[in-house]
Amino acid sequence: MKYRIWYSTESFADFIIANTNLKNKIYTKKKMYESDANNSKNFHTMPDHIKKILYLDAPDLIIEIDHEPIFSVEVSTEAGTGHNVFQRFARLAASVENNVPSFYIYPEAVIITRQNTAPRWDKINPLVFKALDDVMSIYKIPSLFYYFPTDYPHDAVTSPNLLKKGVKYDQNRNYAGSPLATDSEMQLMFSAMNEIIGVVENQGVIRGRENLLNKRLIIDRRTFMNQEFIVKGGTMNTSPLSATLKIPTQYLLNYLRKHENTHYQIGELLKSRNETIIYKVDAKFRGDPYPGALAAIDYLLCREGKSFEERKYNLVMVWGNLTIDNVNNTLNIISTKSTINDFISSVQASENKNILSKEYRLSDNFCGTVKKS
DNA sequence: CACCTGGGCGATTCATCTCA
DNA sequence: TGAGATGAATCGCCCAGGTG
Repeated sequence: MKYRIWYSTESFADFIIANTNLKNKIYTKKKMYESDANNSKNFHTMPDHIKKILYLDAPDLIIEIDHEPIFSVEVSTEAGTGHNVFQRFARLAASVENNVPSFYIYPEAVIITRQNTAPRWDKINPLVFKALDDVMSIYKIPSLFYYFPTDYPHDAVTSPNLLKKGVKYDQNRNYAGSPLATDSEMQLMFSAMNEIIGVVENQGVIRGRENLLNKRLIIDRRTFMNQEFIVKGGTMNTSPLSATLKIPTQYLLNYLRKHENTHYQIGELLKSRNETIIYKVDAKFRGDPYPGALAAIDYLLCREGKSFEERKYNLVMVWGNLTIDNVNNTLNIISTKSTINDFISSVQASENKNILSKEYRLSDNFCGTVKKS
């Protein structure tokens, strides 16, 4: 069996290989081209089954066996307060939505030093554990969380790794930026990765993946994650759910009505659900961290099936200051920071990245295609 | 005043342009 | 045609300020 390891950062790929059974396998490493937007020249060379995982966002690592992905890995050392821990959530979800198990490595807490205050730990928002569990419930595919090693709960001010914000990195220079391999969390993660490798080798990738949630090692991890949600005081009222509202869909339809005419009718799917979840942000229009939080809200509140059509509630994102008008049964949205035009201009700008819109012709010597000048 | 929320930016990378 | 300059998109991460 041949393994292929797609990476964004080669040192992290080497780190995972060296610490798992991958080191004993026949494998090749390849650089991952992450999107049409960031690398339009090379993205089309990515195999289709990898593109499917990249459709929302690119993970740090994808491992495949005979051209079939077996797991993906995402790693971050950011302070996971508020909605930050959900920034990478779309990547984990995109992987699982394609039946590919995903791993998330994230610190339990990171030391942040603010103006006029002593350094202190910014702790993870435990709601991420509930969101991952909901993803697992829907897809029956593991999406496992492991703590990036830190000094936590050591006192922040005297933390041995205070200069690194309390985060513990591997000492080996070849694995620069990777987590400390000897840490117990990382050891557990390597075991889970080895378990997946063993199962798919014995049962085949397709059947193997479906049986992974029944494996003791993975059941135990899922239990741990559920416990962390409770132990750390997780509720269904914290960020980003605190920025959501549930409204009668009729309010939304009344608001949108002014845009309906003979040429445009609001779709039946939107109308078919009685209630709508609104995620409201009053920020400048941009990516991070909102798309990840939006994906998490989908799983935490709306989804009841594998496709986005299978939602109990509509999921709508509002850019701007939203108020509910209970007199006229509609919405009021006022924004000074961003408007729908920001979205439209972003879409227009990406037209430049569309390789189909560019003119190509065969080069004179027929060695390939070149852009017409 | 501890905790939580959520709006923000700089560094990096890569494609494309410009000029010799 | 190639090298350096330029501009833009993305990634990775930041922590001020509000709240109870």
